[in-house]
Amino acid sequence: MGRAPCCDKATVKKGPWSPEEDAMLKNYIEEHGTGGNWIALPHKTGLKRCGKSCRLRWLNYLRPNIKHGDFTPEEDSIICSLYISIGSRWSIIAAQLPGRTDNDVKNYWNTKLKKRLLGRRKDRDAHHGQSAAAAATSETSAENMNDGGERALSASAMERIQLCMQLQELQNPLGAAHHNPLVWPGCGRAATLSNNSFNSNSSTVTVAEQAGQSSSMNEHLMSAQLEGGAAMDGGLGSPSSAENSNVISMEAELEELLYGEANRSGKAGAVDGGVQQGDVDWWSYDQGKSPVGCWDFTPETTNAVFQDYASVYDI
DNA sequence: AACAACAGCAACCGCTTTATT
DNA sequence: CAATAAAGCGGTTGCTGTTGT
Repeated sequence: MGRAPCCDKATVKKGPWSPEEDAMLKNYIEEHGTGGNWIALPHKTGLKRCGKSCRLRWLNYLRPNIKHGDFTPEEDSIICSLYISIGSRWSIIAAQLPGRTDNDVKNYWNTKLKKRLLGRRKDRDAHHGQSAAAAATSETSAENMNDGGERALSASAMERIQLCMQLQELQNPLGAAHHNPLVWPGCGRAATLSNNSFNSNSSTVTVAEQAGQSSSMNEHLMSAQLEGGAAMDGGLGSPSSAENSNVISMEAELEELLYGEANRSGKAGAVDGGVQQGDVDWWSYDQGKSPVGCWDFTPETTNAVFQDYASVYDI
């Protein structure tokens, strides 16, 4: 059965909003609220707009305390880290950034951050043959998955893999990305892949609930990290200091990718300083809780985890 | 100065999820 | 429990301003 359109497209106005329309919508909502029914709102306000359009305009532009542009290094870091950890769940990412909308974050990522990160990789590959070769190997392995006729990785998943491999390269040119828990959300369950317990639907609910219930930003971020495939299993014990430093150093690498080598020492201001460790150490370890269940991920399980990854991200 | 290419952003589209009947 | 409606969300499009040639 088809679904009835939300509005009469023939009579509904489309395109950019005029200041008059903005004022009508803003005044009405400030006076009466949304009434819990966006579809009916255009009739109440006299706007010749689709209810969805009204909702979007309000949420992304007219709502009080909306911030536009001028993303801070701290916000950059949070966006990148969360993207790597949980993918393109813009509403969740935006929820960690007061005043930012999912649309804003999404646009910012697509137009700036992604290019800044992946662009640097290309630059570096162009200058460092070895690194480029390593990158090519990494990418080829992913492409081979496609050629294998199984399932193609989504662009989002590929970007995340690329970014994590990029970080991995910086950290350990000879190392393998399969040791990176951020790349493989399911690696915490690598030993029980057959169960494939990491379900994207349920996990969405989980993180949404956690984000809604957590009282602090750190908790929100930690929840996101947990959702991203970290240790839900519990009882995994505290990480070693080496593991801890490994993850922490990745923060530094991310900063380097974002702001360049010259600012790497200044990164201390961005993460160690501007955003305190306690603010963003959700992708590090938190008070003895291990968000990463398996750092001992072996190459033998790469393919299985690839499939796990694919299933997680609905590829 | 004119044009093309590019970047940034607002808005739309359509699918999924949630709530209601 | 099923059907339906509405809200939420992410991907994509298209317009506008900027930069390069």
